[in-house]
Amino acid sequence: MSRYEPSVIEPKWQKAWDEAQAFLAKRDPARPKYYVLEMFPYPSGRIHMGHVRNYTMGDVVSRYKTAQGFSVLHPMGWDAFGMPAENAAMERGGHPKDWTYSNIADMRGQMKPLGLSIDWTREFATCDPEYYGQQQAMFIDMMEAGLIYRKNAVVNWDPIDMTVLANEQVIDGKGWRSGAAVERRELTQWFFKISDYSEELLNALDGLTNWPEKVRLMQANWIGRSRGLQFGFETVGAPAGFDLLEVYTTRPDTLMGASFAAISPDHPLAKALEADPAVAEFVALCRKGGTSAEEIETAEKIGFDTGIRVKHPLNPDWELPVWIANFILMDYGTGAIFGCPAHDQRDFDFATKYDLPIKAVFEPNDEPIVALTEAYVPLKSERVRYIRGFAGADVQTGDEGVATAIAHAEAQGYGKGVTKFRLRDWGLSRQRYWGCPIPVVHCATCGVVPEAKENLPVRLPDDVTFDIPGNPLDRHPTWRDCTCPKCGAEARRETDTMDTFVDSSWYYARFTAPRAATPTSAADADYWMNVDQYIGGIEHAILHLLYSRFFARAMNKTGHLPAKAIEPFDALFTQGMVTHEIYKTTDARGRPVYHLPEDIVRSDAGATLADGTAVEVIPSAKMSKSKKNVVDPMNIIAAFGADTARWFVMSDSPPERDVEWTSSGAEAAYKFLGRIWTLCSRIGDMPADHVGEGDLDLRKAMARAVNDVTLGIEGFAFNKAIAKIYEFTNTLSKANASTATMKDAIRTLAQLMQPMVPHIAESIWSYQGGTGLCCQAPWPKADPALLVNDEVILPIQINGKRRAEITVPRDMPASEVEKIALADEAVIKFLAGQPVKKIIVVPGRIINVVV
RNA sequence: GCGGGCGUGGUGGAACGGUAGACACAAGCGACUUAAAAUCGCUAGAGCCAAGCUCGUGCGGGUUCGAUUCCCGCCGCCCGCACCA
Repeated sequence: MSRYEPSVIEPKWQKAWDEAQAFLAKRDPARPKYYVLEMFPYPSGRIHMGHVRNYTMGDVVSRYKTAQGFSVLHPMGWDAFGMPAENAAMERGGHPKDWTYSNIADMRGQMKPLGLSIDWTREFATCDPEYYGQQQAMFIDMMEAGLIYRKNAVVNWDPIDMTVLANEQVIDGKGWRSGAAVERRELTQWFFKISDYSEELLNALDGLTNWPEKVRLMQANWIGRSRGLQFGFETVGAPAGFDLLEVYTTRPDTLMGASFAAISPDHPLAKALEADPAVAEFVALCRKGGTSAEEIETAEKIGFDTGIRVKHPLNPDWELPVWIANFILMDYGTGAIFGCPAHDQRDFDFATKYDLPIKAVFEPNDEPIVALTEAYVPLKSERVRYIRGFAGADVQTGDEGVATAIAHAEAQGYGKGVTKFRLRDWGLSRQRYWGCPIPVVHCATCGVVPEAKENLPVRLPDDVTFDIPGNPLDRHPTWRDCTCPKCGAEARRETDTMDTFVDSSWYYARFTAPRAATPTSAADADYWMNVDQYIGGIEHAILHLLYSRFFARAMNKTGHLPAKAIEPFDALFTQGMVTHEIYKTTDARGRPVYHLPEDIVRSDAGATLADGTAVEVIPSAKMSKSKKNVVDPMNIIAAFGADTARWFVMSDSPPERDVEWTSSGAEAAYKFLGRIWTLCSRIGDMPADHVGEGDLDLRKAMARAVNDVTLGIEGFAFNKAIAKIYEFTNTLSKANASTATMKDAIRTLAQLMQPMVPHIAESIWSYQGGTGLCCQAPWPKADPALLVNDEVILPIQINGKRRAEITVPRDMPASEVEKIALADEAVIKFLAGQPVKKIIVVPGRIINVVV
């Protein structure tokens, strides 16, 4: 066997897999299917280590399941619409389409050398008209099914560029290019009625038992079901039509602590008051800055007293002032609240600032409050003493207080208990070119009309320029002007395109029949759905995954997915990031300067540049170009091969946690593969008739390795599976067993490694006489008889501290074990005659003697 | 600001509530070599000279015979916050 040369063996085996069509997914009713999917990449043009890690994980699962006899679907595609393509067109000319497809070609070229077991015949990009045309067809079906509607919503408006900005393009309240102060402006927008499914999307989380608990919790909190009281405040001095101010509260038990009412600057009442220049000025002030909740909630709380008063529902003589406040969101509840400063920190801050009364409604059950320096907000499950209660017992929990307050309001008729959700409808309109056109036309007589299905896809026009900010579709007369599909009159096309979350909300379904003339094909969807294992970043825990869950339901309602697929992802795994140290120095003006890893010299004294300048090392940061801590997988593959890159990203950290890329770790991975290669060569050179006495021990170690690696892969503990492979390799290299057993052992080792390092595994497999391709060989099974040990070592604790250990037969009864333990010399010494109070024997585990 | 998560040797990490530190990196020592690299072998949480003992899983409490693991409070870092993908 020659030297280990990844650059020779890797292309060779990739070609062999291609020729064998090893990864072509086929509907095979005779076999159980397995659908493994990684979140598809945005085609930035370069793959990074995060991709390598993500796709290697999926590949391990895919190859393992293939070896287990499943008919596996493991596809790949491109989330290809979105802003970066337009930004590139603006910055360096060219067309988003050319930029995107050329990036896709580049990235595909970088991914193929990784040796992933992907069925590339199913590849597509969301910007292919064949894909987005099907999306338009579903949009029309969903429109007709009542799942889509239009309403006004606020956007970030850049008054200089005259364009809508994404939240990430608003920096410190200013447009990223123009630097203009961003304003909130209302536009008519398209929405999916995801709120129709709030309850169901929440309840169905309980069934997603193979999802991480944290993701289910995050989604549940995002959907945010709350039970509260809605009631109308009778107003005094309000404009006509505003006799009642509807408010919603989840803490009606604090009604007697109310000191003001507050409305959102976007509330209809605020709008009605804008005739007053002072109100208009204040509302304009509130509208400054971006639309993101983060920005709104971290902004300084400001308010404006409208002069309007409302009557307290429990005492009409008690009047509260109505304020407009910037932290009240129009999207949640009714856009109006009553403030109870004593038991809500935001209200407390507001009341302190504007000198409004702060009256406690309840106090801790055991100690009265002397003075409130901050809001007192106990858990609702905690029992408190009501000093300004009006319903229920004096001492009750917050939950009970809320329930009795609602009952009181309903009995007296001033309000009713309602359930509300935090989840808002999904706004899908984007005022941008590079997205899926919304397939409707606006007709003067017929109104908003869906495009006829035979006219789909509504293609994006190619002749557009990006020299002026704004949406080129808006200023493209020959595209924009069209005829009404209903009456034939002149009409205008909708120029908004769809949010890219729409594209990624159904690609998993399209992969089951990527060339079908309809969005999905029933037979394929029925065979392949659901995704058995979905893998992606935790950053998608809420939006992408929630939208996909909704979209699957909407597709089911419109006949595009079977009912069994309304929860499209049976199991979810969220992997961590790949990080790297950052190397930083400071220039003469005190600004940070970052350095590439290859420019750093490490020594005992620390890190320096080549000229000896000391470098600050910032550990474990997300790889980013601006910090220059990016490791290009292509360089690693060129230097060490794909197997080394794959092995390293799988070996060093548990997959759900971040992994820090280190060059020493990568070198170590390469050395290990070289060691395996040498070992294989040595075993290959053994005389066929060599007999060793270590056969049984080696077979036991082999069974243990098969068992542990299998459990590791099954449990997504790839780092542990790899540790077991190291252990078994160490055992094998030291073993003195017969040639046949040694060969058997290294073939098994190759199989166990195959999901992670498939190329070297194939070389070992074929060199040692394995049949066919290693990636198509059935997964090894551990002989259960070889897994059990006749004796176990039991540590003995005295008062919880380990003091001795004994070796006993595996099946020895606890009473016998006790006797042996108490007779142990070290135990006797430690007990020193003290009486034994209790002795705990955990069979096969531990003995604890309590004195 | 709100929601979620994470925190273990010099480093990455392992440990059904049951021997803390498997496996690996870096380090040190040794073998081979004229020498270096590569390779192979050994050592290694900290402290006390040591057999051994004490301390030790971000910090402070609690539950338990026993806590890295469960509960409460803090600190630090990371992710998300609806137009980034």
